Amino acid sequence: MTPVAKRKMERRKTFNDYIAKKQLKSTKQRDIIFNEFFNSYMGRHVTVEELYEDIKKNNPSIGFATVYRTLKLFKECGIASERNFGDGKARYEPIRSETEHHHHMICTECGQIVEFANMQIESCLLQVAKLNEFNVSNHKLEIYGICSSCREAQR
Amino acid sequence: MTPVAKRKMERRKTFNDYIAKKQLKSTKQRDIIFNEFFNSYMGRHVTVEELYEDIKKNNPSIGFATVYRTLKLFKECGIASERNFGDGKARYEPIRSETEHHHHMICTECGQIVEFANMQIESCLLQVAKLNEFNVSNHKLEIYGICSSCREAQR
DNA sequence: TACGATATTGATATTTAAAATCAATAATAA
DNA sequence: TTATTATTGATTTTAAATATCAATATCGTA
Repeated sequence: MTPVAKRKMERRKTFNDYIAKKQLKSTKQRDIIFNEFFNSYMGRHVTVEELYEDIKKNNPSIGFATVYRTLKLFKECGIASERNFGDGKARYEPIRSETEHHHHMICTECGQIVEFANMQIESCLLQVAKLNEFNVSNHKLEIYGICSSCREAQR
Repeated sequence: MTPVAKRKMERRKTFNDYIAKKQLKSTKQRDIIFNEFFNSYMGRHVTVEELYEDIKKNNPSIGFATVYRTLKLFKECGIASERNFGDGKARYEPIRSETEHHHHMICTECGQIVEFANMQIESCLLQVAKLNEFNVSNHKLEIYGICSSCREAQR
């Protein structure tokens, strides 16, 4: 089994386990949203509105509130993360691996988002937390600036 | 002159220069808000609402919109920064020094905010940006977790 | 399989922070 | 002092997040 396929199964299991633990129910809608989100939005950062519009194409009867609530569920059980890049809209992103924590570099001109990971930053960060006796549950790093193509365009 | 007093003057100058450059006007209200914000909220993270309520005590005639707009002005001219810790409310914080970039560690239990600065993280970060040909204008790092006293309390 | 308890759904309403509007007023330059 | 232009404060508008609720779907159990 490829690592991607394995991860896919794990994600599904995490979700199913969470549903069982919290005594929730599995529904057609949750499956549809799960599949669309994790098949089409790997490595992307989608707003509730965008995902809703996308899903509506093939499933016109699905409501906005359901998409909204399901994305929150994904976040709660740890298979998606919520991001906020300062435009007032929450964005959701599938978590690809449990270990690799990545961050974002956002071009304030064109909105392009570049992801990056950096082991050194991660370890500095944990060290800082340890010093302050914090138990880290999450962290986010965002760099805002102008990308090279926007710099070109400005000239 | 103490470094703090010096910084105070610089901040005022930056603000005055910005007003001149943009052909804005200096007003009583802006002065009141400036003084309250930079005298009472050093090292803190205040919401518009909080600052408004505070200022109203001595200046009942000042409007919310003015406080809101003035904090945006401070941000625009680079003497304050806007933060968002995920509770849906923007917070403003006086910038203490132009060089020292600090970050935040937020306890998700009690809301306590610990500030920290780390040179190593800063330099890693610039390196990453350089690699991707990004011109950095700003960056933020937030660590979410549980502080030691909340951990104690849980037991 | 049918039943009953309980969670979910989708439409809609409510809440909230951010931003826009605008007439009255204040600041500035000539 | 006057004319011009920006600001103020009250209010409204916008838009995202969240809450509400009747109808419906899920699921364990008989």
